[in-house]
Amino acid sequence: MGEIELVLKKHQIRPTAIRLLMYRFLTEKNVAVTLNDIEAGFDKSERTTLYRTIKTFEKKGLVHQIDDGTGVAKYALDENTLKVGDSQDLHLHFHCTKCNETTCLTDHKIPHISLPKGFVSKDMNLVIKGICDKCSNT
Amino acid sequence: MGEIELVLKKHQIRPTAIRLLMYRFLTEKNVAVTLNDIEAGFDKSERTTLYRTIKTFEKKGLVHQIDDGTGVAKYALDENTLKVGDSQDLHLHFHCTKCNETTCLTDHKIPHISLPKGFVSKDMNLVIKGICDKCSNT
DNA sequence: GAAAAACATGCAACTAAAGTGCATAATTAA
DNA sequence: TTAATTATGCACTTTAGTTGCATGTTTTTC
Ligand SMILES: [Mn+2]
Ligand SMILES: [Mn+2]
Ligand SMILES: [Zn+2]
Ligand SMILES: [Zn+2]
Repeated sequence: MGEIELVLKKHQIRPTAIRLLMYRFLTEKNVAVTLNDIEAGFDKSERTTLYRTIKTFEKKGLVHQIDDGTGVAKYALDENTLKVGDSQDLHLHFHCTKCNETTCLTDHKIPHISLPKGFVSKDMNLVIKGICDKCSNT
Repeated sequence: MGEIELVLKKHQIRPTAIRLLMYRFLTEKNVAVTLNDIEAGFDKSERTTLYRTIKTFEKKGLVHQIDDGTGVAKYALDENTLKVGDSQDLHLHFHCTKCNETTCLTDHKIPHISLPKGFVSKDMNLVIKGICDKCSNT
């Protein structure tokens, strides 16, 4: 049994063909991908199935959705897909306005923010927009 | 000439009837509003015109768009609509997952974030999700 | 003040992404 | 092996955002 298969099983995801392929696809990318990216990465592809697959991954804690402000949802593998349970990273995301790529800066956690009285924080999303390393080194 | 009329003119926006109404509508709200909210706030309303109006306001630096992760754009008046010129606030936004309201926390600026080498920051968006003061005091 | 130019509005139509319903296929449980 | 569950494929719907174009209104020019 392959390693990917084990990862999926650990997350209670039945390792079907498409799921194995999508997981591999995600590991090969080091930036967040849209559903369109995923769709383009497969010859034989059924949009709905890919959609439901990535949503399954999300629900089971294998990937996290990123809203970088472009209006289309992006997805990236969680940092530690080997460990189960949400280890809520709350790292920040960088969106390059030149190449349109969005990167997980997993080493950069969102700093603590003090809120006005009565406000209770449950989750955070910090997106920094600018020029990425690849695009600035040209 | 009314005060609102002057504010619009200062921002190089021709003070038409709808624009005056929308500006007043925005000042009366203390939370960010969607285009649907705006539309619902007017008896006689043409969605496209309201859309173009809010976009004009945005372009002219009267309102800023907020992406709180719900998938629908929200808008709120800039802090100092009396001053012209983008005084890029970069304050944080709070989205209440209970009442779905999004609030500008204009006093809470986004802290400085250090980025990896090569990454250049141009803009930031920090949204905190949780329970707002109104919803937690019940 | 009349004509021309610029800008605003209303209506229809389009786009893109997200999501649902349902039939069929495949897998797992009984 | 049968029944139950889950996955997949296809069509279709929903919603937000956006554009094209004709008409209305305001501003500029002469
Ligand atoms: Mn990430
Ligand atoms: Mn704001
Ligand atoms: Zn880039
Ligand atoms: Zn609330």
